Amino acid sequence: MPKIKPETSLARRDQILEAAEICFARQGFHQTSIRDIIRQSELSAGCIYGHFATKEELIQAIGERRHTRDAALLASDDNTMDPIATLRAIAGHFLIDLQTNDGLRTRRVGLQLWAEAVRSKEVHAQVTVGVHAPVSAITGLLQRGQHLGSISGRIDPAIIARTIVAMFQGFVLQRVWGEPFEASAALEGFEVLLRGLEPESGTKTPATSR
Amino acid sequence: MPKIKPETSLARRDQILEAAEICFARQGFHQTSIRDIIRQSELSAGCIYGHFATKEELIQAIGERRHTRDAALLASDDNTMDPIATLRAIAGHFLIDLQTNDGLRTRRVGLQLWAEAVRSKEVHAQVTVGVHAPVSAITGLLQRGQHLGSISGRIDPAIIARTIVAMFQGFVLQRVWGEPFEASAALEGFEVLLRGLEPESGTKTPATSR
Amino acid sequence: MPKIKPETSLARRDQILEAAEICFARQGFHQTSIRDIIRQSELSAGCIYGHFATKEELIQAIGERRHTRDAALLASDDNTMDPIATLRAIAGHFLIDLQTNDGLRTRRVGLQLWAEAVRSKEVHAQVTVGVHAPVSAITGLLQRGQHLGSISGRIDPAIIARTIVAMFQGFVLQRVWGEPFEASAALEGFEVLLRGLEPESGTKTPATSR
Amino acid sequence: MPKIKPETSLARRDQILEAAEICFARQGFHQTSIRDIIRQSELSAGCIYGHFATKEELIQAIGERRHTRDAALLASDDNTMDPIATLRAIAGHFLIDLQTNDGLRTRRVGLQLWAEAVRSKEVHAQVTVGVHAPVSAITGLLQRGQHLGSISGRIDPAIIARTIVAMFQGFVLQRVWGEPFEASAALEGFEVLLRGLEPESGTKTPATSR
DNA sequence: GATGAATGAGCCTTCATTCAT
DNA sequence: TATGAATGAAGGCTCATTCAT
Repeated sequence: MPKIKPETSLARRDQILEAAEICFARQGFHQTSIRDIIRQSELSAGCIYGHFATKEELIQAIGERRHTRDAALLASDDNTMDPIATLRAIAGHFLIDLQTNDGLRTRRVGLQLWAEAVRSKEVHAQVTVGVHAPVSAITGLLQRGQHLGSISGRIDPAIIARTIVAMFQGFVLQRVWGEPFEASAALEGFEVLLRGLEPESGTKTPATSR
Repeated sequence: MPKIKPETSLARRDQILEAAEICFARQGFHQTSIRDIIRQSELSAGCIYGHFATKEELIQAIGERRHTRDAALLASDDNTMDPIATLRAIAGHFLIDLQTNDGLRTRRVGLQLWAEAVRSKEVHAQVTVGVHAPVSAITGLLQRGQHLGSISGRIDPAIIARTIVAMFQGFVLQRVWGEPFEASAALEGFEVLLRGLEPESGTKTPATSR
Repeated sequence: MPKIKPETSLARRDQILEAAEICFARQGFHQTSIRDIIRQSELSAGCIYGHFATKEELIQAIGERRHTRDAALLASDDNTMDPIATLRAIAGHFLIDLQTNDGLRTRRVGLQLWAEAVRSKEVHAQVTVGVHAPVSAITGLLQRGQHLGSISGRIDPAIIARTIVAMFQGFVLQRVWGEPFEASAALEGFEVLLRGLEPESGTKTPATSR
Repeated sequence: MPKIKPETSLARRDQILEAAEICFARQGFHQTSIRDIIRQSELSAGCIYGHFATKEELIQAIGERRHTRDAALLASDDNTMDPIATLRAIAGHFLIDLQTNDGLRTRRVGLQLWAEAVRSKEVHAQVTVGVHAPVSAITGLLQRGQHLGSISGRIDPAIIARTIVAMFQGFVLQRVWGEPFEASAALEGFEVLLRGLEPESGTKTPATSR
């Protein structure tokens, strides 16, 4: 509950969140003190507490910021393209974003949120949404692929969607740790999974059989 | 420099680590106070600090504990089995372990370590080892599979190994968050990836081509 | 790096130092806890640590305070007076100050600093300055006395200056312990030493100006 | 109250005190932990506490040790020598002792006791005795000197005795701090004071006047 | 007697948060 | 609204002391 009217100064809020994100990415939530954020934002304690009631609220606001970014990445699906191609496109955008400084920083904070989800109900809810959104988007794509016959009818779309999300979560982890795992390599790995989704060789028209 | 001779009472060290792990799994490292661990272990501050110089050292000891567990899981490979079967076996053991309370607790702490790796050089080193060990084990299996002709010669074993590890890291995350993602479902996802590794249909004897 | 701008509220700094000095005089540095100082100053821990980074720094600040007092005492020398008279004046001021509650308290803390000098390089440096300042001031007076012929040319001014300082350090000790050694008695003792400085009886020449 | 019969093992007590003195000389009482003494003595906590009930008691035992040393130094007076010569002898012994490592160490601890006297009634009593003993010894010598006519009858022996003690206390301080103040210089300073004690030139038989 | 692991009160210090200006 | 000095609960850690072996 900010003590200040929200519309008054979204810019100020953003300035604070930007500073907070930088600090959180560097040191994690609990090793970042409000003073660190004060220093980074070049604002005062009172000012920050005018916009965010507690540190916890600041963490949650950071979590919400992430949704925006992720939603944008998923928006590549225009429902007219080939589902597999769409998957490839989403994966590509995601991995390219992960190469940028900004994207990496966001994921770094994301990892902190992942860990925090164990403790905080609110953050847990955010993380849950952060998983469900891509899972259902991908589930939809896979189902469409099955209908079109470009994806094997044998697989369970929901399960594979979760599997794909899991895979990319792992990519994020390794990237955040600075492991030598480039976007191209990750895509190569993803391709293998896609290959596993292909319809059975003998059945040329799988969609019809269903 | 422990105040207490290192050989004395490994049992006490374990008692402390056990208590610490319970607390860390529940609240994360930085939200767990030494007093929490004191309460959980039913020991005193002085006793704990006789065995571990700092809280940081306690965190690192927890990290090393994990290695033992993980090493045991990877030990399923006896070099005589079919590589694919071995991969399935390892995956199975891993996912079964993840169903147990103990295994889940360990992974919960593992997630804290993953987040901590961003901040602490020592923890980062541990996490790195924790990734490299399975990656190289799996890389070896895949290479053997390629030689035997049961795995496509086209894939890069190192990359696929990383991809597999990434996938299971994601499984861990979702499981730790309490997502409805059962072992059987995860295995199903893994099978799809395995299918993607199969040799090309036309080429019946891929190993010869190498 | 004070958390609080250095120029802000020197009064607050003084309030803290005043409280600290009272506590230190009563119990010594290491038997005085920060809580004691908090109670005495009627401030909070955070406030104190906003002005002094550590307890050690507080001790050093107390040490510097002493210099001011001592420098004022030495300032009695206006270079025109008879050196011996000046010495008497300085001694008198010093001993009178030692009779006041304030002066006694300062010397009590001074004794703590003397003991601390063995351990702390910084305090040692302060104490060293605290000795050298009066030693060189007195050395100068003695040299002037020798030039004027009121002091024997046989004595080594530097050595006698140190001896005089030693004597007054001893006076401080005894006074601080509550020994029955009044200012007048101390002055009497000092007079004996001064008498020992007189030029040799036979040599009337240098003293003729007197 | 040692839990162990005192006669059983004075050697053990001494071993502990020796270690304690080394530590105290180095770091002062309150910066020396029992663990430091344990390490230095190569004994165990239980053993030390078998011989000394508290750390405080250890400090007091150290204080008593000093008396022995000081008493030995004062014992130079055999009542037959010339008082002035005796004073010179005592001063000489004292200053020579202060040049030895052992003597310096003892004085270093002595300084800690001087500071401690402000806080502890028991230590204060010890220090008081430590002042009174030489003061009365010297007072006696001075009186004898006055009787013999080698010392001015005008001076108050008690006051001068205190003054002499003060002077040497100051010498100790400067020596303990590592000031460049050699024994010979200190003796030179002392000689000036002695000169101040000489009977008035005109009055050849001052003792009779009293 | 000696050992040394265990105890727990207490220490110094930090930091989220408040509030007068 | 913004500032930043002040608050005080809580945190990590130490250390004098005890006691079962």
